[in-house]
Amino acid sequence: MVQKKAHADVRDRELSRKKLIAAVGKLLAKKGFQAMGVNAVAREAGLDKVLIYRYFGGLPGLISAFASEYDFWPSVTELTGGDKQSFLALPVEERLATGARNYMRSLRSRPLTREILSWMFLEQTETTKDLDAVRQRIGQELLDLTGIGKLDPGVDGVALMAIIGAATNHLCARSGKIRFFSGMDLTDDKDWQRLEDMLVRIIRSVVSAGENPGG
Amino acid sequence: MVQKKAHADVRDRELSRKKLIAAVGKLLAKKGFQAMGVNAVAREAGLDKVLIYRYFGGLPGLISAFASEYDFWPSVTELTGGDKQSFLALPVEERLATGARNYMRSLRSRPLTREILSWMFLEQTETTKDLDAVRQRIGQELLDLTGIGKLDPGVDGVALMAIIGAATNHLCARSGKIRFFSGMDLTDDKDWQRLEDMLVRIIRSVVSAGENPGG
DNA sequence: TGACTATGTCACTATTGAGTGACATAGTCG
DNA sequence: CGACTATGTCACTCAATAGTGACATAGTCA
Repeated sequence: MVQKKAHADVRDRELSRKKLIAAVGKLLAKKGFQAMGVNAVAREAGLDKVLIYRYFGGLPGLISAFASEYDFWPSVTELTGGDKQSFLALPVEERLATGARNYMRSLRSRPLTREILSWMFLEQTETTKDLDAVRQRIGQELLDLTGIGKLDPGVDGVALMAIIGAATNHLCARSGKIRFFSGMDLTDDKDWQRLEDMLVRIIRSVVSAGENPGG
Repeated sequence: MVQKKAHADVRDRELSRKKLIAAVGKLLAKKGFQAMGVNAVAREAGLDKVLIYRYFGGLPGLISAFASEYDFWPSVTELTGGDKQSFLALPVEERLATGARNYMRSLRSRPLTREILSWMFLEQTETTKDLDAVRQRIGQELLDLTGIGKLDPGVDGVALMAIIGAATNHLCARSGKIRFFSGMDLTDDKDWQRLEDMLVRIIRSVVSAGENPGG
């Protein structure tokens, strides 16, 4: 007996919309962004692809809807560790370190975000542009909270955090594809701990070296 | 008058092989790895796609041939700055800093390598695996030359260089796709200088902090 | 020159993709 | 119940892809 798409018993626009949006997530998790297409999504949702055009105007619209519903990026709250008061009580370099550490942990726990991240390396579409704008905004918000501007002027805090963020993105994105990177086992939590420790150490060293340039 | 693929006047297997290999590079530069396919490559080469199967066994074989011919990765010589003697005369942290700086510069000057790098984020194929193995080998060779093992045992040099390498890869790979990353303008040489300075500073700070843990 | 093979082209199949128009029916309102 | 619309399915077009078999001819050697 062949598995066949039967006529639906019920007709519910909202339900179908939700099914399609969910299908994007499922497909992303199963096959990555590369397999994304109207045919594949419709198949995954068990619905007809025409609905993608009717309800979302096409695949980009559907993906946008998915993006605005899924919590791709860690929130500022997540990055500060939840308790804003005690976060703000920390010295600047410890705020940066906390943010960096939490960003890495958050990204590690978000496989779909990592998939999107990988995709953004390759293609710049309206969708990835939107997603990236959100990421940039959150990053800016975090940097403002850390008071990075109050660092010693001899320390280029923006460049420092760009490097930290880039490294984290790269390591997390690749962790789904390869095992070893530059001597680190990206499947091993112990090695991730080492990377995390090093991120923190880098921030502390650079900032304190800026404060005491004489050594 | 329609531009049409005419029968070739000469028949030269080696020349055709070279044309096909060159076409891979051209296509990569023009459209990226995503557009890679037998049809596209053959069109670019002005030859028939059958030859790809006959001479290379298929697209992966052709790409391998391309990979082994093109100098994707900076050589160790390039990373050490050419003069091995004076490189080895430097203190360990300066060797690391030099290697990191030269790696960033080399990657910035290799658009095709950046394209491949982006692609490797997304897909793990035999080809990308081969290329990555070479990268890992060169990286290891460089690390051996720097004598990273002779760092203060309190400093996790492998983790440090993994982060530096990851950041460089990410920033260079994305520089072809987006303009701004985390407050840095990836089209502006001045900002690249800031990033380079920060890489060097990170290495110096972390290493010297390891040597003088008391501050 | 004639015969053979390597080289290159063409034509075809089969699959997959995006996108559209026609149709069927569930749900709803009178 | 009858009519209308929203919802969903189907059937198609058009383009592009990977791969293969048949054919044409340039180059070469006897």
